[in-house]
Amino acid sequence: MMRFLANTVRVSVWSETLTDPDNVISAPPKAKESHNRCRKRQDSSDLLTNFKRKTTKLSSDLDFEPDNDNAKKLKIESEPPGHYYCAEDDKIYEQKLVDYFQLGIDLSALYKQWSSADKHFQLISDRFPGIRIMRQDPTENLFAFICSSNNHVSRISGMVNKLSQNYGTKLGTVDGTDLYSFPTADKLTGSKVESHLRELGFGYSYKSQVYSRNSESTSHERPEGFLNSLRDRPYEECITELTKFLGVGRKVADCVALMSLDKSQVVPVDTHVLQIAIRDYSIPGVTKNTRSLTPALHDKIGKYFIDLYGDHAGWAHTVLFAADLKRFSDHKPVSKKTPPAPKKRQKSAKSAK
DNA sequence: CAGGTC
DNA sequence: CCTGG
Repeated sequence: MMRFLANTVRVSVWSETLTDPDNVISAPPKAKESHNRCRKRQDSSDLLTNFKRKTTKLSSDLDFEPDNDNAKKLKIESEPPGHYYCAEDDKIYEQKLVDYFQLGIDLSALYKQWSSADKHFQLISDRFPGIRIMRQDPTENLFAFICSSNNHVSRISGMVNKLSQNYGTKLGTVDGTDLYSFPTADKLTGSKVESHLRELGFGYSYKSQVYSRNSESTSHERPEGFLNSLRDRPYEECITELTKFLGVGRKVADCVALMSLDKSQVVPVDTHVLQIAIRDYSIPGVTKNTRSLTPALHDKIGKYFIDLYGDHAGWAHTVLFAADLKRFSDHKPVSKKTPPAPKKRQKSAKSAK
């Protein structure tokens, strides 16, 4: 959940927002071209400013009237060739942000609902407001989550970045950092990929293979846009299809279903969630002595939270999850302006596995 | 050994 | 079973 936030907000919003077939944006003009900025291009710092402006504006609007229908209908399409984001595109731009951050979902109403259903949620919710599931690209999310098993956040981020830098498309440069899109599956096909990934530190006999094999099967054995089409299919079918990929089990499939396939009720159960369940909830059969997370237990815990929270249970679960991360252990209510924490470097919480 | 998938 | 800390 949280683990891809920094990277995905930057990269996904960008890649969805602009197309740069001629790499125009990667060479930002130093001189301000105040004229003509909408015709052909806009330099990347302008884009970033716009992005920040929009994001700020949108996030201050979090309590606006929900408009679920509208948000559902929004489509993410790439800009037509030769077309670049400009001021006149504000509406389109905003729609994409609304879609990506799912601003059609009235989060504060959900928080109220979850709070009245669950005392423990009520206790922590004040300190963790505004946590929402982003609507991430299914392919990117799936491949990124495959990295997540047996891994901690910093390494996962590293792998995702390497994938993007080596096989993605350059989107622009911000503050001296080059940004790349996450590669589409077809970019990762070919005989050299596996050994190259090995060199990049993706692990030896297994994981590199997983990548190249999955890329092959995604781009050759499945219809175009297959993963995206799962958004319109029921949950069970999503899980069936996702677990056909190498290295994808129930947990990764659940995460992709929740964060990319609009299955907002799904509660991905990992040991972390198990610990939360043991410590803060009383579920029959889930105690301190619980050893392994059997499929049956998996179901039981997932269903417990769905019963508790309703059709956006997965969203609520993310709040619990975030509240439990060590890196937020010093988190204070946002209402009271607490001075910045004395922490030096964020030692990536290894919890998210 | 802890976390995941096979 | 496989993987990295």
